[in-house]
Amino acid sequence: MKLGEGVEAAIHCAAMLAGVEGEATLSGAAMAEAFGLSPSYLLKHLNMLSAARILESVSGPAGGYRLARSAERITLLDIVLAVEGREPAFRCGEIRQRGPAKLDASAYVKPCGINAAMLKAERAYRTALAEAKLSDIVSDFMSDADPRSVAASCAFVARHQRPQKSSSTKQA
Amino acid sequence: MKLGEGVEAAIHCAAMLAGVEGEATLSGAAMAEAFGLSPSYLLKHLNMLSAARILESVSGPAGGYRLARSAERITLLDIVLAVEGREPAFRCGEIRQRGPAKLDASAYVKPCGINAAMLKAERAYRTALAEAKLSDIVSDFMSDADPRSVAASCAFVARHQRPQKSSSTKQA
DNA sequence: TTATCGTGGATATTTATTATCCGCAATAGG
DNA sequence: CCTATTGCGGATAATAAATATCCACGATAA
Repeated sequence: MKLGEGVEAAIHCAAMLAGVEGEATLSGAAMAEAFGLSPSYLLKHLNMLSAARILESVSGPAGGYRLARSAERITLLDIVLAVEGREPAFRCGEIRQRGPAKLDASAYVKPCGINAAMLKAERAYRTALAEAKLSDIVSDFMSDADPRSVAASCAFVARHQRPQKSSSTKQA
Repeated sequence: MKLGEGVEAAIHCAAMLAGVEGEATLSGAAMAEAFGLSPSYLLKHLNMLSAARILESVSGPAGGYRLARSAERITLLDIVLAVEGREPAFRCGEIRQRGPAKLDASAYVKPCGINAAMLKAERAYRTALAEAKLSDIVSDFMSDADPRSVAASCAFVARHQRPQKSSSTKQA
């Protein structure tokens, strides 16, 4: 059982995007630079997030990404499912009916108990992820992390965020 | 996030081994046949299970595998960890400190909040798996599954199990 | 002694992940 | 209108991991 590295990147990017002001955006290249990731591959994951309506993207110069809704309404589950896909980790191959002494298909209408137990555990996992809001991640970071790290992160966002033309909110 | 197919095979084999009498064993080849799996690869997984002391193995003719302890003291978590390894699915690459504006290492002594949230969810997953005993899987199968399937499964075990020479328990 | 079985290593084969590149549409600014 | 920048999508390569097979070996029951 393994999660792709893209999940870590996606969550960090989403958390960083939670710090941009109003309708401003951050370009994918800027975020790739911030985390030392390959830009072209990070774009793939950011694209997944916008396909899942977690991020919004703006084309053209001054374009980039921003959160599609408030950080309070984005959970880690949203992000993990968007990047890793929605299929469960355990996939029942129904090997119980692959032996040589096959029974009639009607003997296997009831779902496999092993599959049920595995999926139940996965539901617990997803429930825990669904309880972790992006806003919690951000506020915990703001209050608990090293002040230098917080300051550097805020400075990076302030330096790279790009205000939109028809935006009513302005930066200092 | 994906679990290998070996997990399904391992759990089904363990459940089947819960049905053997006393110190009798089932050969890996027999179980591979029962589930339509490649024998040589299934042996790898069974080997993992015996390395983890979940199964015991007996060499020689009349050899094979049996549970190393009662099915009540074997959980799905035991099996999943034995087959998939004990490392968590989410591995924090510390990308927060890989950007161009690196701070001193002392700014990153506090653990990453994202990592903490992901690991917390994984703990929920493992807790749920730890609550699923192999004996529950077996008894649910016995009571809920199609009677033809139960009968076929018991018949298979009865036909292939091999009593050990110095065993005090005998089969009918 | 022989045939059967598990163990461990070496090694293909297949599949998934990671990463890069290029043409395209969108768009802000001149 | 023109150009430069950005995200999007597809094609493709490089890398890693899971899956599968084979063989030599030690153990052991008959």
